[in-house]
Amino acid sequence: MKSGKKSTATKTAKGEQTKALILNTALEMLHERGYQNTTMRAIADKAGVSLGNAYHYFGSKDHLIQSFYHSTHENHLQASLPVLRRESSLKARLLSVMRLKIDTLEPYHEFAGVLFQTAADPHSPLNPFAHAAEPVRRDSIKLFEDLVADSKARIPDDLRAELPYLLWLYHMGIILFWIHDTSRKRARTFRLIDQTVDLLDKLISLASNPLMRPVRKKALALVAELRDDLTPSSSDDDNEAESEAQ
Amino acid sequence: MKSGKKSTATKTAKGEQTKALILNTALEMLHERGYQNTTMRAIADKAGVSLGNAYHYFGSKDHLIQSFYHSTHENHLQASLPVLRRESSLKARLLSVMRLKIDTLEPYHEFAGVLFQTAADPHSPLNPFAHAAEPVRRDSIKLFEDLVADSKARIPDDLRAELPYLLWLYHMGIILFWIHDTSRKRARTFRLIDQTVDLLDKLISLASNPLMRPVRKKALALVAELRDDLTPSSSDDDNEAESEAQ
DNA sequence: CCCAGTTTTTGAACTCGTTCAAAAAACTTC
DNA sequence: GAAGTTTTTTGAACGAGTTCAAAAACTGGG
Repeated sequence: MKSGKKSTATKTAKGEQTKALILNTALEMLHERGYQNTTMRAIADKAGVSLGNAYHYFGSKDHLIQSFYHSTHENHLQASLPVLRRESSLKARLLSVMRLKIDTLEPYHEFAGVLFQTAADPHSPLNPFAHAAEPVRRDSIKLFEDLVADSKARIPDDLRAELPYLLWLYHMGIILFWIHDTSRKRARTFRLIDQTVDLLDKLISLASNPLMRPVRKKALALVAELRDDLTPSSSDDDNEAESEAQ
Repeated sequence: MKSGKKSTATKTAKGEQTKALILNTALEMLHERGYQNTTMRAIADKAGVSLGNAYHYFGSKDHLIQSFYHSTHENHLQASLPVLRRESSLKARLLSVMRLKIDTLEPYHEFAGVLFQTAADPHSPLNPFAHAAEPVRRDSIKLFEDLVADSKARIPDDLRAELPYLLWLYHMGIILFWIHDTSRKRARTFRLIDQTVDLLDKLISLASNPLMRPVRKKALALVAELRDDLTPSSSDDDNEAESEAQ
């Protein structure tokens, strides 16, 4: 279930082509048959390459899945841009962006659970806190930076600086809820979004109150420290994934 | 990786004995060799039974692992009781209980990541929100109920009612951090506990302020709803784990 | 004590992720 | 265009979780 090597870079046009073929086949199968039935063998078969060849380009099934992150984020981003251009209040922006996120992920609800399952392992390249996912995570947080940046709202600088990260965490929490949500049309998730966005908006106002400054400072210092701990900025992960294996 | 059937009930004294033997062997090996190296085959070998026999009593490796929850919770509870008897302030109680939790889990840090990995899957019997884990979760929350109940602190009833659940969630978050914590002696986790407990204490005071009543009410109503959604109270889980398989 | 029914136990098989040595194809350099 | 090197591709194997039919052990009633 774990991986040793990362996706091998292609050195040839032919290689590039094969890699893309495998990737597309995989994404297609994931969408059509879910995670369990999308075996590496099935992907290789359908793509018309050998099993070993798939592993040549993608060091593990996890690596193959990682492209899913990128793909859905890209979709979400494209869907969000018009909203960010149109809306100006933080609350309206956040509400729309969150709803669009769920819309984007909906086709993959079936296997999202498994995705987040492997994502919870600190050694997994899919872990959103780990190095391997850094580019995607960075992109993902960037969206919330944009969301906060252009919004007209009186927010203290210290809070404004951490807010994108906090909102990103919040959005991860919503996704976690969504995974467990079996209600029709994810009504509960959307309701949760409505409620929490309203609450967050109120809380941000509250936290912006000068009287709250000491508590806010303390809380933000903690958040900043946590963020640094959880998301180290360089090198040595992913290559030594096997601390206890073998 | 997933399971179909649950642990089979034993019908005989002999069966009971065999089941216990397998379980103890498994726990021992988990402690000594970590998760990866504790294969079902290795357990069966060491216990002197056949592989199929192990599967007769434990429908899957996950089921076998579930006993881990119970075991460590029991240890944590025993370690916490004296503290709850001794300390009276909410802050001191929470601080001690959280530190003891980490102490209790420490021997299993190596494989805790994998544990929480499978736990994140909504279909996994290890998922702390799922039915299968209900007894253990209930016990676990009960500890926080005791923690809150006897503490001398002026807390509004509505908040007091939800606080145990909120603290349980908080404690899950700390564990998640701890899993990712690679600092020496988990210094960062302990530091995080110190800081967050302090912060929580302040926040509880703040939230208890009459001025906060409207926001508090709204937030607590949300929490109550979430709790009900995430932790349904009966029936139909665990038996239909394979929504997409085959 | 024997027999039918249950429960326990076995062992072989299957699937799937992963690895690896070696063959095939592509590319470089002279 | 031939020799050598690198990249791509293959196919067979291994390890681990899981399943299952059937053998073995056990049980209670006649």
